[in-house]
Amino acid sequence: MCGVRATSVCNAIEDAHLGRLAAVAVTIEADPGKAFIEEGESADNFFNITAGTAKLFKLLPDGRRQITGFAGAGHFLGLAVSDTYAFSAEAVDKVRYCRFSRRRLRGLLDDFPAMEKRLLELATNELVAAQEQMLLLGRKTALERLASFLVVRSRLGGPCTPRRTRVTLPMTRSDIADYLGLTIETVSRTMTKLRADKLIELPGPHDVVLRDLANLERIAGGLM
Amino acid sequence: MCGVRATSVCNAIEDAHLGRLAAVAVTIEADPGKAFIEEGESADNFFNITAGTAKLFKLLPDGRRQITGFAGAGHFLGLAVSDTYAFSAEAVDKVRYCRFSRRRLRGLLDDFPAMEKRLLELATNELVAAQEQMLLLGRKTALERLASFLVVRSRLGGPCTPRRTRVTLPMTRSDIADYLGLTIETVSRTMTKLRADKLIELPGPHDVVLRDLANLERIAGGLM
DNA sequence: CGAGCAATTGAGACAAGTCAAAGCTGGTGG
DNA sequence: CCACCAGCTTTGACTTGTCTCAATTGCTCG
Repeated sequence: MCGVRATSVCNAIEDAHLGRLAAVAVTIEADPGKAFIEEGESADNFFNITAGTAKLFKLLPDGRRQITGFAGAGHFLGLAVSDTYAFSAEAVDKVRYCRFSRRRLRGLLDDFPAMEKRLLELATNELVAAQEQMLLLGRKTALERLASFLVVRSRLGGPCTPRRTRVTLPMTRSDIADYLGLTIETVSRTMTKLRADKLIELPGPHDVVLRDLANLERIAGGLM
Repeated sequence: MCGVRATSVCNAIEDAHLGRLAAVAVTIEADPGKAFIEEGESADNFFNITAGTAKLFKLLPDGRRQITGFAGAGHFLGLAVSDTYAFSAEAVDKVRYCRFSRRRLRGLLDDFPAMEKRLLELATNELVAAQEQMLLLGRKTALERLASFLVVRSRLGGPCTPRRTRVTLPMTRSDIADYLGLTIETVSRTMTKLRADKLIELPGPHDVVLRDLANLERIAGGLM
């Protein structure tokens, strides 16, 4: 039950009705930096990431940015109650995704309640992650935020897969900062501190080796 | 379409199948301070608030608390993917709520896909609110956070009802602080500043009169 | 090899936190 | 009926974690 396909929207119907899904889906590639959802625009499409990583974010008028999440393979974007998107999305690295017409998807949902069920499950998952992120943003220190981020990254691919001690961060320091509610400089300094404390190694800006996962998890949980 | 019943879980089935829902629901009253969901405990029940206000929160081991939301009449609690709750809930004032067995609700959902649809809509709404709160916690100043809080409170009861210029805050300063990622003292000082700037009046600690909603909204949106 | 961007490091500033002391207020019992 | 207590809120003085501004280093790719 673990792995990318288990968390995919398509999963619930792919098995039974692959054909009808394929008929309304368009596969698209987006290069790094390419924006494919703009906050406030008409929410006509659903998206399902199949490769790469996208960042989801909201902006304030003066340019302050909060990244609300990173969406990897299997992630699903575009749930919206109102008829406009509540956030923007941009490719971090090379991203491949399926695009569905929202109108047509509605028809599919009526025919296949199982897919509705799956969507609810996904939304619930997102909600739990969002609450965890609120705890991080509202109450954790810079050190705890970065440790949390690295620990979560080490568990990508589901709670069942073994944790990776080598983590790849496709995003920039600026993205990490905007995700953790910090500045670039604080992210950089905190990375350096974690390295000085022998908790991680930094072979390059986009690679982190977690040398002491147990202590990183302690810090992430708020036990300095 | 606006009002409490429109955002209630029950709504989708009440009209058609009120009987079966009532059969599995238990109505309960909780006094202020009473905890009725504990993070980490077995998620056996769903809850639907029908009166009063509850606070939902997560704790760190050292006692730091993040309130992830306030749930008023019509709100729905207990969505969980895993079999344990991801947050705790406690009554702010006198709360009345319906409790459903999760196991039995599952049966209802299978029979009434419309209810599943309604739940997805609710979860999506929550998700949008959660993203907005992440922006607040990660990127807004104390003044912007409090202004945002007051503006949202003035719109309780849905986007369709006229905004109230008199807002009642059933929760304490400590609750507001833990919701906005601030301290009690900062909340208090910021309230005082808003009053000094003639944006609000404070007849009592639990009542606020919004004297200049337009400017409060400007501040809330990040335009200091 | 150098231009351009990302990341790191440093020094000083400031928003919000901490610690401490009054004020207020609502409920209770003498 | 009112004084007192306990808890909440406000205000004040000081500290600090993180931000801002600025300079330097390192990497990637024409």
